[in-house]
Amino acid sequence: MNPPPAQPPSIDIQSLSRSCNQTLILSTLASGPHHGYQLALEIEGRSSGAFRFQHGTLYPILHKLESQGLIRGDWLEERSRRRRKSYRLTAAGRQYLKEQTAGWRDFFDRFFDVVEGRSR
Amino acid sequence: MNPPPAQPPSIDIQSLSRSCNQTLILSTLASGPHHGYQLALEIEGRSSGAFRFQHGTLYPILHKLESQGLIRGDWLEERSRRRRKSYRLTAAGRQYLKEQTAGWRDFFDRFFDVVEGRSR
DNA sequence: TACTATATATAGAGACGCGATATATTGAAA
DNA sequence: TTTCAATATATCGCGTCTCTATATATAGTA
Repeated sequence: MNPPPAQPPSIDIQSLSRSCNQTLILSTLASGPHHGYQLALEIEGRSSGAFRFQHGTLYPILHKLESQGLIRGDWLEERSRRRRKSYRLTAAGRQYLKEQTAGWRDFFDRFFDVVEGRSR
Repeated sequence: MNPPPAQPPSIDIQSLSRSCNQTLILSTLASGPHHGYQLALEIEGRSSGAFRFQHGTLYPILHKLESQGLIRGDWLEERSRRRRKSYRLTAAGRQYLKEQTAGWRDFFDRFFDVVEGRSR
């Protein structure tokens, strides 16, 4: 009999921070288009200040998500307003968000199994 | 009336990976002394292979935890055996583990509040 | 006029996990 | 007897990522 195959980690520990940031952003975009600055405010508000995005963190992530085709940004042209870029989820982004969310659920289950000794 | 003070994040997103690894190790040591190699095997087994420690990850973390006084390592001298270093939790480590575990619970709650839109 | 909030962008610094590599012993298989 | 795998610890360098700081620009308010 073969041993059960080892389960690959649902979320790569190496990229926990990146995945966390991406998932927070994508899930906020799931409720409708936002521009960058607005995303940071919304996430901060929704988490009662627990999750805060520095600008140097936020914009590179948005650029990367866009280059990966997970979100799409369009410049809004409004007079008497600083130009803003409105981001929205693509179909691929919506699918990716779904997978990431499931991955985080799985990660937490396994994590607390180990930490709280439920698997002993 | 003042707005409620923004809650600082329970677990720093920047150091999610580090905190995750530390907490997995400390919680395993809470059940008794282990040496490094044994820790990796135990955590891998307890998580059905989800959490795996590469050597280049494990040993630097152990050294750091020891230098911070959260764990203490003692060389075991046994003839006819490769030398092993047995680690155990210090009182400070036990306290730190408690805080980290609570922090992760809190992080988990807030994270899914945002991701699943419970705070909207 | 000056400051704050809005709004986006990037360069540089520091931290950290991982793969590769090194060293050493023991026991089992060929 | 030789070779291989498992046990056991350690470190270097690479790539990646977040943060701080800085730059730029506009609108509204004190």
